[in-house]
Amino acid sequence: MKERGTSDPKKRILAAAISLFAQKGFAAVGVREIAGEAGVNIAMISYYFDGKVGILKEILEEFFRHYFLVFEGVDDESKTPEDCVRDLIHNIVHFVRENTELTMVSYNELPLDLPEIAELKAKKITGMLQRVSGLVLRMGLDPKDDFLISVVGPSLISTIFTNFMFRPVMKYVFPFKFDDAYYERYAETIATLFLKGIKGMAEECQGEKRRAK
Amino acid sequence: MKERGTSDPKKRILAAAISLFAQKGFAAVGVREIAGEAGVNIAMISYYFDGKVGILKEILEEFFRHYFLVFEGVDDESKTPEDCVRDLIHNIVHFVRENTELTMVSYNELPLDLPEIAELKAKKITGMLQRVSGLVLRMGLDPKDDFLISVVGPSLISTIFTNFMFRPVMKYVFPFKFDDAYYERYAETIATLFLKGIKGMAEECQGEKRRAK
Amino acid sequence: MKERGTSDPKKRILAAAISLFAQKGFAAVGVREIAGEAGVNIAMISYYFDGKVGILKEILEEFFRHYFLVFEGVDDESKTPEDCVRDLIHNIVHFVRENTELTMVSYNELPLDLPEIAELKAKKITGMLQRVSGLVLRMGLDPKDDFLISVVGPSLISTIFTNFMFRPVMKYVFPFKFDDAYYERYAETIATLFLKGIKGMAEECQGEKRRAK
Amino acid sequence: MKERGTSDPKKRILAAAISLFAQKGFAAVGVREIAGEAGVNIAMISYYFDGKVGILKEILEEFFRHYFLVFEGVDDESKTPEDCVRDLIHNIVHFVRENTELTMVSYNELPLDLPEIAELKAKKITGMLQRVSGLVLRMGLDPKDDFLISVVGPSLISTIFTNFMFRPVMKYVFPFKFDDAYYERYAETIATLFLKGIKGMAEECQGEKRRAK
DNA sequence: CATGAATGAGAATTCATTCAT
DNA sequence: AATGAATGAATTCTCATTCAT
Repeated sequence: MKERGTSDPKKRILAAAISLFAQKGFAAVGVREIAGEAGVNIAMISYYFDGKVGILKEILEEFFRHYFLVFEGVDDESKTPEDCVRDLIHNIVHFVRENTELTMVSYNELPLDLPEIAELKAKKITGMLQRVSGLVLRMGLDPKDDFLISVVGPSLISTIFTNFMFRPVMKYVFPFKFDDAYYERYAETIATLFLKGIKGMAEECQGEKRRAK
Repeated sequence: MKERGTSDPKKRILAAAISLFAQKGFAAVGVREIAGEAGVNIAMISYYFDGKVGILKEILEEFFRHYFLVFEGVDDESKTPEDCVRDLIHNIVHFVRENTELTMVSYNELPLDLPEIAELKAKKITGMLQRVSGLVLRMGLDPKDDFLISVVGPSLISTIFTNFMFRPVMKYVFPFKFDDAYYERYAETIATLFLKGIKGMAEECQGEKRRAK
Repeated sequence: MKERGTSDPKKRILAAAISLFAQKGFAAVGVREIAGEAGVNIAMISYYFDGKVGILKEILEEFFRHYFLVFEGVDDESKTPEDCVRDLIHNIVHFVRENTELTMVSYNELPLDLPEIAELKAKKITGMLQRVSGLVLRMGLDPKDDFLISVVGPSLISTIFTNFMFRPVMKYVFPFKFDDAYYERYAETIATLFLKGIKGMAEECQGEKRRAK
Repeated sequence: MKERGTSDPKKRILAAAISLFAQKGFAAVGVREIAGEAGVNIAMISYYFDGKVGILKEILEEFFRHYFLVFEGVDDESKTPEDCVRDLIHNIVHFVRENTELTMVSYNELPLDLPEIAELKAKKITGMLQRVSGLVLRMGLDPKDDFLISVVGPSLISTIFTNFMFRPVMKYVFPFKFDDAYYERYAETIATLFLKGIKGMAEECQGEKRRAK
C-alpha cells in the first residue's frame, strides 16, 4: 500500500505495475499485488486497463512512444555521421536512465511469447530495428548490406539495455558509483567502441570485396 | 504429449521445460504444460525435481556447467590476444547455437527476482562476468581499468545472446538464412567489431591519459 | 450444499467447519467439503479465514472466548466453596451442551501437534488450567499444593467433556434419554462425586501430614 | 530415517506410526512420513498393512489386546472392593505409562468418524465400557443403576488418559518431575478421589431413595 | 468512481496406492 | 521381501475477473 505519489489511480496502477513487472517479470506478478502496491481496489485494474495484459500493452505503448522520440532530431544532415551516433548513444543512455524500469519491462517481455500482445510486439520491434538501422546506415556501412546493419543495431541496443538490466548484479562485482560522471563516461566509451568497431568492419568489408574482385 | 525422444522421464521433463521456459518465460509456464509436453504424469515433476523451481535450478546449473567450458582452452599463451577473442567469440556463438533454448531461459531469468534462486544466481553471474573479463584483459586494455572491462565483456555477451533472443522477430525483418555460413560470417563480424572497437577504445584512453599529464 | 441458516457466508463456513471438524477431526476434513457444506465457493475460505488453519484458529478463539465466561461470577465470596463448585459444574455442563461441537473440536485438537497453532494453544491451555485450578483452591485443598490441583481440575473437565465426546458410542451401550433431566442429574452426580472425593482427598492429605509430624 | 531398533520392518512401521499418530493424529500423518521414520520403502506399508487404515486397525487391536489384560485378575473376590479399585487404578496408570503413545492414538481416534474402522471401534468401546463398569459395580453402587456406572467409569478412564494426553502442556504449567514417585502418588490420589467420591454418591443416592419413599 | 464479495478455473503440490522388476 | 518409478485423484490455495452496491 505505498500509495505512489500521484492521486490519479490509473497512474498509480501503471507505476506499480512497471515497478513490479521490472522486478519479477510480467507473468510472476499478480493483479492483487499491483493493486496493493498502487493502493487501489483490485477491480480498478479491469476498470482502467481491461485486465492484466491491458497494463502490459499500455506499458509497451508508453515505452515505444518515448523511445522513438529518442531518434527524432538525431539524424541531422548538418552533423557528421560520427556525431549522430554519439548523440544517439547519449540519448539512449539518458533515456534508459530516466526510464529504467519501463525499459526493462519492455525489453524483457519482448522476446517472450504472449499471444495477446504478439501483434503489438511485431509492429513495435520492426519500428525499433528500422530506426537503429537507419542511423547505422550513415556510418559508412554499405546501405545495401542488411547484414552489418542487423548486427550493429541490435548489438548497440542490447549493450546499453543489458548494462541496466544487470545493474543489481554488477553492483556486487564492480565497485562503481553509478552517477552522472559514470554515465557520461559510459556513453562516450561505447560510442568509441562502436564507432571504431564499425569503421573497422567497413574497412574489412571493403577489403574483402576488393579482394573478391 | 510429444514424448520427446528419450525414454528417461527426467530428461524429457527437462527438455520440455527448457523449450517452454524459453518460449514463454518461467513464470508463464505451468507444471501441467510441462508434464503434458514431456508425456509424463504431473506428479513426476515433484518426484524428480522437487517442484517447478527445482527444474529451473537444474536448468541454470546445466547452462553454466556447459557455458563455463566455452572459456576453457581459449586463453592460450601461444595465441595472440586477437586470436583468443576470435576463438572465444566463435565458441560462444557455436555454444549458443547448439544450446539456444537453454541459453535463452538462463539469460532471461537471470535478471528477474525469484527469491528461491537468488543465491544460485549470484554465484553463477559472478563467475560468468569474471570469465569474460579475464579474456578482455588480454586485449590491450589496462588491467587495472575495471571500467572498460565492465563495458566490453557484458556488451559482447549481450550482443551474441540478443541475436538469438530476437531471432523470431529478426526472421520477419531481415531475410537471412540462418545457416552455417551465416553464423560463420556473424562470428567473424562481431569479432572484428569488438577487436577494432577495443583497439580504438584503448588508443583513446591512452590519448586521454597522455593529455591528462 | 446445506446452506446452513445464516446468509452470512463467513458464519456458514464456520458452522460447517465446526460440525465437520467435530465429526472427523481437523486434518481429515478438506476445504472443499467445508465449502460444499457451507454452500460457498472454495475460494471464500482463503478469502475469509486465510486458509484452513485460519478457520481452526477462529474456532479455538471462539471456544475459549465463551468458555472463559463460564468461570465469571462463579467464584463468589458469598457462596460456600461447595456451592461454587456445584455452580461451576452446572455451568460447564450447560455450556458444553450448548456448544458441543465447538467444544469437541477444540478439545480434540488441543493435544495434537499442529505447528501453526502451537502458540495460540499454549496460551489458551494455560488460561484454561489456571481457571479451573483457581476454583478448586477454594475447596479446602491446600493452596500451596499444586499437585492436587493439577489432578482435580483436569479430571473434572475431562470427565464432562468425555461424556459428550463418547456420546455417539454411549447411545448404543446405555439406554438413556439425553434430555434436560439427564443433564440435571448428571451435573448433580459429578458434583457430588468430586465434592466428596475432594473432601476425602483433603482429609487423607492432612492425615498424612499429621502422621509425618 | 530413524531405523527404530528392530530389524523387523513391520514392527518398525508400527512403532513409527504409533509415534507419529500420537503426535499429529491419524489423518495428519502421511504414509511417506511413516515409511521415512521407519526406514522402509513406502510400498511396504501396503504390503504389510494393506494401506494406511490397516495400520490404525492393527494399532487399535494391539491397544485393546493389552488394555483388556489390565482388568484381568483385578476383580478378585478375596479383596475388598476398595482394594480392587485401587489395584485397577494402579494397573491402568502403569499401563498407560508403559504404552503412552499407543494409548493416546487409540483414545484420540476413537471418537472420530472414520467409516473404515467404525465396526472395530464399536466392538472395542463396548468391551471397554463393560469392563470398567463391571468393576465399579462392586463399589457399593446399585448394580441396577446404569446411570452411576455410566458416569464413574468413563470419568475414571478419561481422568487418567487426559493426564497423559496433556502432559506436554502440563510440563509448562506445573513444575513436577514425572517419575515413579509422581505416578505412585498420582494413582493413590485419584484412587482416593474416586473411592471417596463414589462412596459419597452412593450415600446420597440411597438418601434420596429413602426420602422418595 | 470505487468497493468488497464472489466466482470458477487453474495453480503447484502431495496423497495413498500399485506395479514391474 | 523389497524397491523405485509411476499413477490419478485429491490436496490447499491463488488466479484474473466480474458484479451488485
